[in-house]
Amino acid sequence: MASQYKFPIKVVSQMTGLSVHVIRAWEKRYHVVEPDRTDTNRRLYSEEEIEKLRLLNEASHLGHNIGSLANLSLTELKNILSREKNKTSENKYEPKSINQVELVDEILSESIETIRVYDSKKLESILLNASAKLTQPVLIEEVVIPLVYKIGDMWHNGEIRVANEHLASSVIRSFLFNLLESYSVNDSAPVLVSSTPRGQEHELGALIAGVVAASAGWKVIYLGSNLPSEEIGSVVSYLNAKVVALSLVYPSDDQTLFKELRKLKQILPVGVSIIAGGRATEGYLNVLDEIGAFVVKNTKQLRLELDAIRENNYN
Amino acid sequence: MASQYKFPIKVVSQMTGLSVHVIRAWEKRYHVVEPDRTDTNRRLYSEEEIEKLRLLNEASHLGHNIGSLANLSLTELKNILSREKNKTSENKYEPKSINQVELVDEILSESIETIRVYDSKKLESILLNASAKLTQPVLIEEVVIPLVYKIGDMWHNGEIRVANEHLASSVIRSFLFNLLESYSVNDSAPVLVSSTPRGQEHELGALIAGVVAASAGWKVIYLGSNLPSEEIGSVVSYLNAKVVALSLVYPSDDQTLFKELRKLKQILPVGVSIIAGGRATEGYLNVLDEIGAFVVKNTKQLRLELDAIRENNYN
DNA sequence: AATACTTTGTCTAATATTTGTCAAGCATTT
DNA sequence: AAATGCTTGACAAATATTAGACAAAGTATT
Repeated sequence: MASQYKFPIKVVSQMTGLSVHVIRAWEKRYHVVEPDRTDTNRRLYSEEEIEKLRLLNEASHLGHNIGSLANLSLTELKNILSREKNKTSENKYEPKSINQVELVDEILSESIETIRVYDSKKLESILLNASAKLTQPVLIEEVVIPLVYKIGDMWHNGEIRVANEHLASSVIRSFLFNLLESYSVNDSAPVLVSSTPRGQEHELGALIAGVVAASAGWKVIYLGSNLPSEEIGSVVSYLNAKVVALSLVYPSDDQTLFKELRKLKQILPVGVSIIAGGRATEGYLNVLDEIGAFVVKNTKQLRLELDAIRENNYN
Repeated sequence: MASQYKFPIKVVSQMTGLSVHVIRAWEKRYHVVEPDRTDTNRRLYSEEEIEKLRLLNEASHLGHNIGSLANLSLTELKNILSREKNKTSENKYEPKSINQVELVDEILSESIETIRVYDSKKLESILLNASAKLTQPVLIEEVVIPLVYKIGDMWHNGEIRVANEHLASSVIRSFLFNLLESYSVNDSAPVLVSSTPRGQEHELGALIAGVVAASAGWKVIYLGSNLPSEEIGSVVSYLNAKVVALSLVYPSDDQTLFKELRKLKQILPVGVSIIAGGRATEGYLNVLDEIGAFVVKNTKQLRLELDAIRENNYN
């Protein structure tokens, strides 16, 4: 039933994340795959070959050397990879090269220009392009978060209109959601519920937290914004989640949120951690402390907190 | 009853984003489509042929060789495209039914079950699969809209929780947004601004309108929900838009919306049409009539209205 | 610890194929 | 008369092909 359509090298490059040069080099040197050819000698890859290339890329990123992986079968490759995945992700902080700093600046200023002229498609492609060129921590911490802040500031200062902000938020939200859904999870992964408590409308923070958690190997349930505590509690119990991630952005002095947070603590099963982040956390430090929530200032802290919680849960 | 009207090449060019030269070249070289001709040898394209051209454009942008795509069927094309988006092939959903009516029923009930257990990935894959198997009007009118209504009803009746509804809305919103962005249009295509007026929080209707408009060859600017009239007006002027599409869902008796709509009419340049749709339009029929808005009850009416407006604008 | 060897990603040059674009000349529509 | 559409043929830009070169990083040997 599967159509026998085969894919050209450019598409394979995009699907696997390998450059066309590398794909050809691997073929020449190790015969990792031997794609069919058209009558005019163009390469045509089957889905199986693409899958193999994707796995090889993943494996080589994990430190294996290509030469020895080259003639393994698909299933052998999968076995090796699933073994590695269960290890807790070691976060290696990659120093940003000069080159990357420039790249990030360019991405940011280009994004702003694009938002000004309401070109959502271009903004999307800028972000997609960025996610291909940058590592995930850099993408989130140096591009997405600064962009969101910048848009918020410009909106406050009247440098852009509400309409610009709305359009940009839609695109970024969709981009982050797609990113979140693109992580594949292990069935044994611990569950994290990400949301915004009642009264908090800005959902991008919760999405960012979700993406970070997913990349750290958590199974993320994203519930959007403005969710009452009973709802969060219900989902946590139903799915036996270990962590609730809350994003607080605006307002930072909502009296009902105090109640809401206390109620959440009351409802949650013991042993479930609460992690809070976002611009407005400062306004609620007392309550957050009272309910034993971890307050994180950036995604690196979030990541560390998640790793720590996971460690504890396995002992 | 699908409109049997066939389109001349220039309109097809706008709707697909392909230049007329390319359309003719593809026909000559690869016989991608063989449109009917008038008595005087002018090309006339059917909706299906336009859809094929649109998909071919998308695929070729992704790096596929147009030559090798040429003689694939519509469904094969959709499969190839959805495969590239559906990178993780893990919990890929495969429907059992072949019959279309059964298929739609199955999709709906499967979706509801999936929402109940908070499996957003599976819901996404169900929707992606549906978009590959169904034509766009059927997908929207028979799957997406009924699903949204059903979720709303179940929420009101207490059959599902707010959390279920939130999760489902996030997924559907993202799905529709991606669908919307997948349409590419010619620069000469007329512009439509889609949004929800101030006080209206539900954005799915505006997204659906956007998707329908995009498929009818409009360049769609999607601005999300809850947007003041001045903002809408500003964007319309800036981009020289021809139509504003508004979705009204809840509440249906908001006094401030009356003012808001009148203000919108005042601000908009003459010649700009307003089209309104959604559950709550009934509550505002008087004002909508007063400001000369077209009220549409379903996506088919929306499409007809858009075609009519486009026709008029060319005279 | 210095040296040489191996592995591997990146790049170039020369060639071939694919594909978008355009012009010329004529026909039809408005 | 102006705009739109048709066909044919030509051209150039983009993309793919090969072989080979090179440098950075890792490994082994002395």
